[in-house]
Amino acid sequence: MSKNFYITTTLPYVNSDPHIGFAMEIVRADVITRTKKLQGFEVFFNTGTDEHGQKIYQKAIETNKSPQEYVDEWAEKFRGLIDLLQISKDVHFIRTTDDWHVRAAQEFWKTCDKNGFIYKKSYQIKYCVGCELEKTDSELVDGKCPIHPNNEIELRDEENYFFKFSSFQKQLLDLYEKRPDFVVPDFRQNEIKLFVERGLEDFSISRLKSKMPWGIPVPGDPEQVMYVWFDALVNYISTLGYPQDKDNFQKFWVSGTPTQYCGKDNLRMQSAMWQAMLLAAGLPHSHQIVINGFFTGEGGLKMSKSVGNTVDPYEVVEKYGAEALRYYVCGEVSMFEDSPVSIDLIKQSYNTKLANGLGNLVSRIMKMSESNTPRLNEEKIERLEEEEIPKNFLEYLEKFEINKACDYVWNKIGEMDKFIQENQPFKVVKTDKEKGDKMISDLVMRLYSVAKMLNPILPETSEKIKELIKQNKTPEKPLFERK
RNA sequence: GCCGGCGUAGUUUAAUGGUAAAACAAAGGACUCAUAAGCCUUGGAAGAUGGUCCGAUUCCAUCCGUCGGCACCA
Repeated sequence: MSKNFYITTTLPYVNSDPHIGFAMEIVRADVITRTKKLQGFEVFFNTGTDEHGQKIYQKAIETNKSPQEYVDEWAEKFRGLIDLLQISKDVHFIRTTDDWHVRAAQEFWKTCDKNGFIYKKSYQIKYCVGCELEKTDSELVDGKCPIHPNNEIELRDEENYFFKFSSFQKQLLDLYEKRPDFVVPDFRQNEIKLFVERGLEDFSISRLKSKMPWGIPVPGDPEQVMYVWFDALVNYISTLGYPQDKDNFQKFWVSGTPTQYCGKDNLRMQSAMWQAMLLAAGLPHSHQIVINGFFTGEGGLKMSKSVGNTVDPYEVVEKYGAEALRYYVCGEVSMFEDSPVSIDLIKQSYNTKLANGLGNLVSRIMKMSESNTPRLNEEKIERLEEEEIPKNFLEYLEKFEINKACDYVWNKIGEMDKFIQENQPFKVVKTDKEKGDKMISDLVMRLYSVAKMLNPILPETSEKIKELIKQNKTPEKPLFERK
């Protein structure tokens, strides 16, 4: 079995602040990353920022910045999430404006072109003069721009390059057939399958450079730049050094079961368009696409700034810490369905699960151990360290059911609380020292095993607990102060 | 409009053709190692109407409600 693993988030488009939905995505991908590392895999974990396009170009102009200055600032904001959310330090952060990526996108294009899947044709673009932006049907209300309803939408003829998406219907359906768990969860796979069955249309993959200067030049045509797809999606392989670094590509894309996390709005792009593009370039398809649900505001309402029910990850971390956020997005909500989030719900989860549950248990066990029982010797610690992580726990993570993995751990926590209540080792140790010590050190060992399972989910706390056990000390301050 | 999902305790979810499970929230109790935490006990649920069946929350039909997909939207 190959011991390499590749995982990526989508790249957020840098036209607004990082929001809780993306925090969820990157944290969950990080949990899977850390799990694979625990299992001995060499992991390539990718994230980054998507920085080209008309909307960004225009925002830059509005704020009197060059597009490059504008995206540089935003890229740093998003990069800040890595530290903020305790994401693995070795995550690869790719920007679609990186030289390397630009060249990779062009090479990828050339390969697809050489293979006969790119052609040029005339295309009608819907354009709002008020916005000075191209509009899509889904953006229009009654055929008009909702921001400028008094202006008629102009239809402009443009020669654009197209990708022969239609050629891949059968191959995509074969892929879904062959791999029933290609898209997780299954109802999303069904959704994309039905979409592909209805028939595929070729899609446009370039724009006139004169109108949209902020993009990757189309190879061999100085008048055109790439439009979204052949730019943004290629990051998943350009980050690996494609096409030059063949070893790395082989190691992580070809034999690293490439796994892509994304939100449900990305289903089509990841599991159909991108797969067809890979096939067109003669490259292997992804291994698995994991589709997260969305967060909704309290009461199931869509989050929006005007309603005032958005949740700012920076605020959450400031108030309750990164691990409260990590726990909430992993253990407290559904993995695949939409779930509510609010600062209040996070607080509640912090108090019950982290402060009263985990934190309190650590205090009560370590207090008993510190004042009664000798510390575990190094040999014992080593044996605990080598002990296998429970199969059930890992199986949940294998299926990306991180919430069930969390439940598994918190069940252990509950069992230990119950054990202490029923067997009262704190009393036993006073009357029967030997028996009491045995009970207490058993508890400490069980706690160690919990700490090990917490490693992917709450990396910092996991380490803290192990350290306390090694020193046989009760925490000086509660691990999670009740709030 | 077409297609699909969903509707279970106050809330979020689970399992199941034959006693409906859990978490959080609520009420009461005994304890004290612990962060007034934890433990025990209690109350509380199947959208509606029909059908199949000895028996339906589960299968079927209809209705109501709700969510999503129906392409160029990072």
